[in-house]
Amino acid sequence: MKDENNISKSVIGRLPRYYRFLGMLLEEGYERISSSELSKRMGLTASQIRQDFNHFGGFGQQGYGYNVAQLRQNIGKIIGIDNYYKIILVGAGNLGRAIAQHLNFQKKGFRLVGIFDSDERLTGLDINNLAVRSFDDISSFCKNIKPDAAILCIPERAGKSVTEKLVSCGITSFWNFSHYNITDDFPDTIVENVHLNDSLMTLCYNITNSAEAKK
Amino acid sequence: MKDENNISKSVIGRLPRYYRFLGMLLEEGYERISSSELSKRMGLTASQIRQDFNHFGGFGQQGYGYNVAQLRQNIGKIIGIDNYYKIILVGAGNLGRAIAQHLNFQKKGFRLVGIFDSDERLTGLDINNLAVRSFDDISSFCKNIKPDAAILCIPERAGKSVTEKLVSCGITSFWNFSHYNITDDFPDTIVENVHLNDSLMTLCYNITNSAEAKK
DNA sequence: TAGATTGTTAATCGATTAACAATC
DNA sequence: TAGATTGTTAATCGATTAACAATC
Repeated sequence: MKDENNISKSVIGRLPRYYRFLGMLLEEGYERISSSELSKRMGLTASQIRQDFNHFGGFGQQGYGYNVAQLRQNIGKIIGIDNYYKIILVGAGNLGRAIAQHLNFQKKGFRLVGIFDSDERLTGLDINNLAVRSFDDISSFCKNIKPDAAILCIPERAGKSVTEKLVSCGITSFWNFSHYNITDDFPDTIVENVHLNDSLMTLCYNITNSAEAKK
Repeated sequence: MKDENNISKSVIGRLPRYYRFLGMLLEEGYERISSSELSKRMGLTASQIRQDFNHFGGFGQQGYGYNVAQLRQNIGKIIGIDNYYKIILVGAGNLGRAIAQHLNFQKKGFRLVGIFDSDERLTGLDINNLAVRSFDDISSFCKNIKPDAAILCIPERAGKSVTEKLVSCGITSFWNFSHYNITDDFPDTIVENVHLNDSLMTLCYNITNSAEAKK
């Protein structure tokens, strides 16, 4: 890799999409692709694609383009897709359960190894071949299994205490579906937020203001 | 409003968060707040906050700051939170069901008015007091109810045909959880994408590369 | 070799931050 | 009036796009 660790969020945010498109190209039988062909498919500029890839070193060949399989593998490696980080789900409500069942963790770099909820009525419930455990058992579980990350599908008010517990158990990375701002209290954690509410409200804004524009 | 319709995505993306924080401040009993106080709470610069608000016109008062209730109401109006757009869910799998049950549509500018699935075995199933309908009934439903938007919780391969049907029924706005790129085929639609897979892979990248950095 | 296409430098564009005059 | 804080202009920063020499 070229620059040590100062890849911008914009570039990082495009990596999964590159990885996905390259997978599709591979399935379609493409062996090579040029930045300009890829740019048309993805709706980016060829220039941006070349800039992006070059953050990680030259994957292409002048006059030829990029080898699809090789490029995909490289990006997969950069993402760390084969590391299968151990992740647990905390909060087995509607959303948590759906996330556990819907996502193909294997293909996204993770392995779902445990599900926890503080509601004892859920204890033992089977979700995708994992039994829901009591949150009281989190410490001993973590001592044995040493998960890398946790999915937080809990109410905002539970955010701080739950995260505190998880951090004390050695978990440092979070996929956060709550509005609780983890890094405010735990600045050394790695956090990826999913704010569904904000996303829905953004749609609302766009509907409102496209209608206004038409008037 | 100042500029007609060229508010940047960055600004729009912050509106729901402003709205949420102002709601919290209101509950805490704040009557007024300055851009600098708000900036500390939200982790932004005071400058950015003032710039953002000024895109929509002056909501503040020199020497005083912003009236919390009033500012919140203004932003709510800009978003169109009181329009209660009629939205339907298409695809009542794990994720769709969770979305329907988890989200407080009322508070985000929408009203969930129907749930559809092409799997006839789900027809009649009650989700949050709405019975799942067959997708075959979509046309007649839309003629009567005239929904504004649809939540797409369907597999990518179904994306095009389902969207085509919905667009032909007069639906122009989409909250899209699939990887299908709606605007490629329907450039005049309003689309807000939620790409959970990409988000999870971004977390994977960050874990991988923070670990690298420590080495 | 000639043609194609990358890797990389330079130019542009847009968003964020800083500064300060206007004004409550 | 004096102090505070906005609204707004100017400066900076970063990301995207354009251009082109390097090279396969």
